[in-house]
Amino acid sequence: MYWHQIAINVPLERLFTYSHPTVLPAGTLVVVSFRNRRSVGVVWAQVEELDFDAAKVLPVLEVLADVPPLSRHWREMMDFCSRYYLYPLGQAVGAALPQGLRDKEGFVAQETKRWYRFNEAGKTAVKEPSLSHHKKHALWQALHSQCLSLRELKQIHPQAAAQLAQYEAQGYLDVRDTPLKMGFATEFVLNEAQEQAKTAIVATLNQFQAFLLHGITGSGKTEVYFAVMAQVLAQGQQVLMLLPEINLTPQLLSRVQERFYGYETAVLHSQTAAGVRSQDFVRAMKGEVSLVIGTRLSVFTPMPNLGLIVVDEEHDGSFKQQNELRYHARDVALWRAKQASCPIVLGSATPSLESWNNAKTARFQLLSLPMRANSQATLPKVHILDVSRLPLEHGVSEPVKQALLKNWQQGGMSLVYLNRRGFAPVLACTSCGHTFDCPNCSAKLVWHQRQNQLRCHHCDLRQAVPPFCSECHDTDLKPLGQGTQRIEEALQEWLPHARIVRVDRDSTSGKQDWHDLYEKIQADAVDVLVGTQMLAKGHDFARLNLVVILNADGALYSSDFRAPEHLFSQLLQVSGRAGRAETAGRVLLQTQMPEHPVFHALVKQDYAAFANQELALRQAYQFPPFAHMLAVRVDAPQMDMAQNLLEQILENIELPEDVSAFGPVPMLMARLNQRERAQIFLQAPSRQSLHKAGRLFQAALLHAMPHQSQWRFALDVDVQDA
DNA sequence: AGCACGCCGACT
DNA sequence: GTCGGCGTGCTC
Repeated sequence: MYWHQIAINVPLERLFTYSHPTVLPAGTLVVVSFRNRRSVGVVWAQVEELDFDAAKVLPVLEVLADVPPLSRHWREMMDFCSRYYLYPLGQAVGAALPQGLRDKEGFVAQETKRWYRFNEAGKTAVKEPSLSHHKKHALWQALHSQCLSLRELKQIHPQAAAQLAQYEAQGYLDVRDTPLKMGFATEFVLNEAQEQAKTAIVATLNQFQAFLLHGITGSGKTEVYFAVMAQVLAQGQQVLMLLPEINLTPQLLSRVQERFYGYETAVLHSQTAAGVRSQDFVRAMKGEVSLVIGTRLSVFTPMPNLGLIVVDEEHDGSFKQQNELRYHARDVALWRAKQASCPIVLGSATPSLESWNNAKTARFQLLSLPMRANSQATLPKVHILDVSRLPLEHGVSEPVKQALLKNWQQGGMSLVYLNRRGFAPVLACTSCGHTFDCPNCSAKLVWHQRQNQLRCHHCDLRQAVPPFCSECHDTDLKPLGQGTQRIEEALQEWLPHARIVRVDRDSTSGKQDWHDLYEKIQADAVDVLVGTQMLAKGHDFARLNLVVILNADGALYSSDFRAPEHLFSQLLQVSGRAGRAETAGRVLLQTQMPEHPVFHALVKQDYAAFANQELALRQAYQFPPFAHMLAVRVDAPQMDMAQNLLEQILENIELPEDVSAFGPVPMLMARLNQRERAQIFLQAPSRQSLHKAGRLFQAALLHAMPHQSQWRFALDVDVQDA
């Protein structure tokens, strides 16, 4: 009997020991009995000695023989994630494995892939099926022209498997275990900047180097990725491409499949069926898949022959997981590239300030695509509209109303963009525009409707809402940016004959809704689009020539130090929606703070100017990337309980000297699922100190809260929304 | 996380 | 006398 330490998906830091008559290699997936329940675990190590009663050791119930052991590289990655994100190893492994492997032990290995086409006998003997059986006919045709895999053939005809078996039995098929076709569609001709970027990356193949590919919207970043990917694939290596959730469009996927036809591709995202995901995971692990494309989760796909990682839109928030293992796929990808000794390309029009700083300090190599690939296309003209002295109706000023009306009359298409990101309700005087600052911090006070209080989310100052404005003594105080829900109705009233469509989570939840909307826009059946972030990305609408941005200011009152960064990114992207191809677009931004540097940089469409200035601020306040940050969160039925617990722990532990703590403060979304949440931010110049502090908190929280109590806690390393 | 063990209040 | 509340502790 041999002892094996096994990682099991339970919220405990320890591994558990099980016995097996033969030695199981580390990485083997097994089924064990834990607490009288069957659960899947991963063998982590073998041990010679036990530190507890040998009689308690249970046997491994089953070895999942269909799945090869997870490699040492993969296990090292999970060890890193567990340590770095302060999350139990077994649970980290649970979060990284596809559902089908994690809890269903009913994983069925797919038979090794084969490719089919008619041989000479088949071509002559099989008669052309009647055209009325159009699927059967299409299959027949496909077998004539190309060598396709079962998966591809099933897409043509769902019953392909049965038909193939018949043909094969008759000896009409040419079956092979490698695809016949391997290659790339016609090379795209790169412009000079693209070519330079490609050359720089290709020069570092087979060694670790991080690149930041900074390319303005429409500058053709994708073509650079593709050119490098082609080289790596041609070397017989694997490529991992990470995309934000919204960017996993069928358009991009079909582009990839067209470009790299013949290379096995696995597409992994939240909508991929669990079974398929497990199959792809295993196929990638065996090296049967050359290209893995997917959302953050796919960063955990084992790839024995990894030669390149691409992270597109690297600034995107969806790369950070916000529950369970709170990993950042971009950062894990960087670690992975280092481990695999391969280049990694991070691409964005508005890089995260972390990456921008890494480029400035030469940790990353900066590659720029400064021009739009289509040189005809001109940048949008951005106008800042000062509304601090103008009356607003449903948040809209008269000049904006006029601009929309005029554009509609001239047959243009408009986009009304409502920024909700980082939005916090701020009370403002309706007559003079005065807002309330925190006397202790540089933040605005946030209005809490339920308690009728003004609170600082930074230092937790609380005060009753004053009866009148301290500047002009007017009593009409209203929250900024409220009432935006009714904007569609208001617009319809002002433009009674215009065709107005609202796009948000409620109106456009399903895939089908998106598709319908897209068709409608293509068919010129929309005059005004009203919507939020969802509209910032995605496709170009040729007729769209006016973008109106309404409540950009809300984000600037946010206590989140990243709010300006996100705002700028959003604004730059949404203004890029205006005027593509030959027509220059116009952007009209309504603000009470026309002097704000974010808006100045936007007018110049100058990311670098914005980023450098924002980095200087971050440095002055010692915010990331100049310090590291971690959030300790506690939720409880009542806010006081959560805050008191954190307060108590903070008083009782001794933090390393260079760690500063802020809070406890209520979270921005303080109430969630009828529980109230508070958090403490820990901040330190060194990762080591921060992790030490995090572990201290973790231990204290585990000790302080009786397990079955009403408290929960979570640690969030490199927290995104402060 | 779950699930058992265990020690105190109101019930057929 | 017991049924069952959920505080405490353990899981190979």
